[in-house]
Amino acid sequence: MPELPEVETLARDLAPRLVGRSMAAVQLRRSSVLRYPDPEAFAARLLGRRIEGVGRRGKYLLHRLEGGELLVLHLGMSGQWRWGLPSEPEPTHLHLVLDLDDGGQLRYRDPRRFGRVLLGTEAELVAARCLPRLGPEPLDPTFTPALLQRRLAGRRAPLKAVLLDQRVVAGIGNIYADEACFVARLRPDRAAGSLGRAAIARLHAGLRQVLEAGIRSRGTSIADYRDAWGEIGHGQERLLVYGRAGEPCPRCGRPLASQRLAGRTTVFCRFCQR
DNA sequence: TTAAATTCCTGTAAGC
DNA sequence: TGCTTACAGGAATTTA
Repeated sequence: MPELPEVETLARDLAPRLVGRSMAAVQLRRSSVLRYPDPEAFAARLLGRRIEGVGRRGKYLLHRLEGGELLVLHLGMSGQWRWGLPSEPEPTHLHLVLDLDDGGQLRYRDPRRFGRVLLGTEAELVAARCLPRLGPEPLDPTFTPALLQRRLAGRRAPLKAVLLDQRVVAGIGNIYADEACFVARLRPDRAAGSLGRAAIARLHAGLRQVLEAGIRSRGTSIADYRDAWGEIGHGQERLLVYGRAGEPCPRCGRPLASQRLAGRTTVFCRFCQR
């Protein structure tokens, strides 16, 4: 499940390989992964265009192109964006292939097809309702405990549900939400707006801690996530609660509980998280 | 405005 | 062994 650390790893790995390269050929195998614009305009606008930068916003991977347009990928649950050579065997569920001017190739593979591809200026994509108004970046220096407090103020939905809302904070998914709540010793089912100053400070620190650890681990590979070279990340070796329902709590040793919140499986400790 | 439910997809694993 | 069923989940969309 590509969340902020997984997409950040992709962006950092791909930037030195892609910056300065241009698009030599475009093969859209399954047009439904392209959400904007239509396939003809997509190929016409992409062909020959040079990549000036690779970055990330929330869970979106951004390729900045000459002329100010962005090639945007959201990997959904099972999307993979891999660099390789055209001679390598093709995987199943291959939806988009981009040949580069140095002989390299970018391949978008996505078995479950929850991912999406976009091309356009940021303003154009927002106007077309293809890019939502994302909340602040949790690793940005401007993301302070005071800002987090403002984002959660007045919210009566469960903390977990609000953390997953990309308009509140960008980039957090099910794995890192559970991990952050555990590190911050906060029950994921308490009302998001009920957190006091100390709890906010713990949540702010917890979010940063688990996201930075995720990046250092080169992402978390539960099922489908792979980096740009096809390698797995190692964050799953360090998970404290995600996927560990029934196992002993790493802090108090009592069994971890599982509950469905905001439509997602949520694992936490009933005793250490308040 | 907010919150909850529904929908899209397919690989995997559990159950019979 | 082979079939059916439940489950995994990000976010757009719909409903309340």
